[in-house]
Amino acid sequence: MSQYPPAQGTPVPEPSVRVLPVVDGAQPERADAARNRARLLEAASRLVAEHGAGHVTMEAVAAAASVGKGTVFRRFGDRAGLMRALLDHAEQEYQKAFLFGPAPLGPGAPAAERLEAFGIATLRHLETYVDLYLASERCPTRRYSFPARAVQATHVAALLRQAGVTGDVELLTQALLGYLDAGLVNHLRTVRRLPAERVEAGWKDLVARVVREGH
Amino acid sequence: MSQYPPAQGTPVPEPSVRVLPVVDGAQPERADAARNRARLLEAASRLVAEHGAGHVTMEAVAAAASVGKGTVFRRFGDRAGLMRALLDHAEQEYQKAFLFGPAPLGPGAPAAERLEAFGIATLRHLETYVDLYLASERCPTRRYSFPARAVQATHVAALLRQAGVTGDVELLTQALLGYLDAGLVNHLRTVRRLPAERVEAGWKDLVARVVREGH
DNA sequence: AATGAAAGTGGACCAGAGTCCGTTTGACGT
DNA sequence: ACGTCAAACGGACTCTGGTCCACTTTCATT
Repeated sequence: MSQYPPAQGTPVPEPSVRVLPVVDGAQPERADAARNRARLLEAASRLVAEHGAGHVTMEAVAAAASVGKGTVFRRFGDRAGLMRALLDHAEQEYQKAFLFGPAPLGPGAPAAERLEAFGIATLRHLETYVDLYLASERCPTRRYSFPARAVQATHVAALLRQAGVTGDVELLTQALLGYLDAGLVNHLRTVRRLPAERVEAGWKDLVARVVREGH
Repeated sequence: MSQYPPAQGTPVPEPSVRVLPVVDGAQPERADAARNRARLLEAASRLVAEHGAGHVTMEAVAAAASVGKGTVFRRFGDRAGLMRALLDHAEQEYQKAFLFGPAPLGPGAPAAERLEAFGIATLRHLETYVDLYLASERCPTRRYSFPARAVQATHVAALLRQAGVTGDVELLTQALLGYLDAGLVNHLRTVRRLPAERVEAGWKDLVARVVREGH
C-alpha cells in the first residue's frame, strides 16, 4: 500500500497555500520544524492508508515519524487538524476545479449547471475521502466554521445569486450544503447502500427545485 | 438551578415508552436496576443543568448518583446514550405533537402546512435542547440511524407524498432534515448569530421550493 | 425460608487525546 | 567561531470514555 491520497506526483502537502482566504503573515518555519512536519504527514498518510483514518492514533503517527507526541500536537493542533492537513492537497485540487477549472464545473457555464456540477464534483470528492472528512470533523460544532466550508458556501451562494434566485440565499446555501455533508453522504452510501447515481440524481433534483424560476 | 428539561411535573423520564417503533419484548428491570437508573437520570439532569451537557463527565454523574461508573455504562451504553435518555421525555412530547397533536402541526391541515409547522416545531424544540442533542451525537456516523431520526424521516416523507411531491422523496427528506440538523442550527444561531425568525423563515422558503407544484 | 442462577454492581484498569515543562536546537547578530 | 534566545522538541502526565470481572443482590421456585 502507498500514500493515502492516491495521487502520485507530490508525495505530501506543503505548509499550505490556500486557494481562497488565509493571509499567512507568518515567518517561515525553522528547518527542524519543516522536516518534522513532512515526516509526520508522510507517516500519517501511510498509516491512514494502511489502517483507515479511524484507526490511527496520534501516538502511532508520532512513533512512525520518530518524533515526540508533543510535536504532533504542536504542528497540527489536534487530531482533526492532522486529518485536515492530509486532505489539504486534494482539497485544493477540488477547489481549483470548481473555481477556475473548465466548464461546466468552472466558469463559463450557466450558474444552474455549474451548481449541479459542483454537487456532483463534491460527491465524487467525498467518495474518495469520506473517512478523512469524518475523522476531521470530530469537533462537534466547528464542523461549520472551517475555511473549506466557507469556500464552498461562498461559491454556492454566488452561483445561486447568478442563477437569479431570490430569497435568503445564505440559508438556501446552508440547506444545499447540508445535502453534501460527509456524515450524511456516508450514511446514504454506506448504511443505506444507495448507489452513487441515485445520490447524484437527488442533488440535481434538489438544485432544480431550489433554483427553479418564479422565485 | 433545577432539573434540566425545564418541565415541572414528571421529574425524570421512565424506562421509555417510544411513540413509534421499538418492540420492547424485554422483561421488567430488577428493583435495584430501576432505582439506579432513576438516581442516575436525576443526577445527570441536575449536573447538565448546572454545567452544561458538554461539561459533565460520566464519572461525575456516577459519583453524584452514588453509583459505580460501570453501572452508568451498563444502564446507558455510553455517553451519547445517557444524553439521549435525558432527552427522551421531551422528545416524546415533541413527537406526539406532530404525530397526533392539533393542526396545523398534527393531522388535519394540508400536508404542506404541516411540513412548515413541523420544521418550526423542530427548530423551537432544538432551541431548548441543542446542547443535549450535540452531546448525544458524539458518534460520528450513527447520527443518522437513531430511532428519533427515523421517526422524523418517516413523517416528512409521508407529508411530502401527501403534498403530491414527485421524485425521490427519500432523498428530499434527507435534504430537508439536513436543514434541521442540531449542529447546523446551533452554528446558525450561536456562531452566525442569526435570529430564530430568520432561520424559521428559511425553512418555510425551503419547503415552498421543494413542495412547489409542477413536480 | 432456603436456594441457585441470572442480573446487577463497582471500582480497578486500559487506551487514546491533549497538556506541561525542562531540555535542545537552529537562526542570527557580532 | 561564538553567544543568545525564541522556537521547537519529546516524553511524562492528566483527564475521560469505556471495558472487565470478581463479587453481591434480586427473585422465581421449591
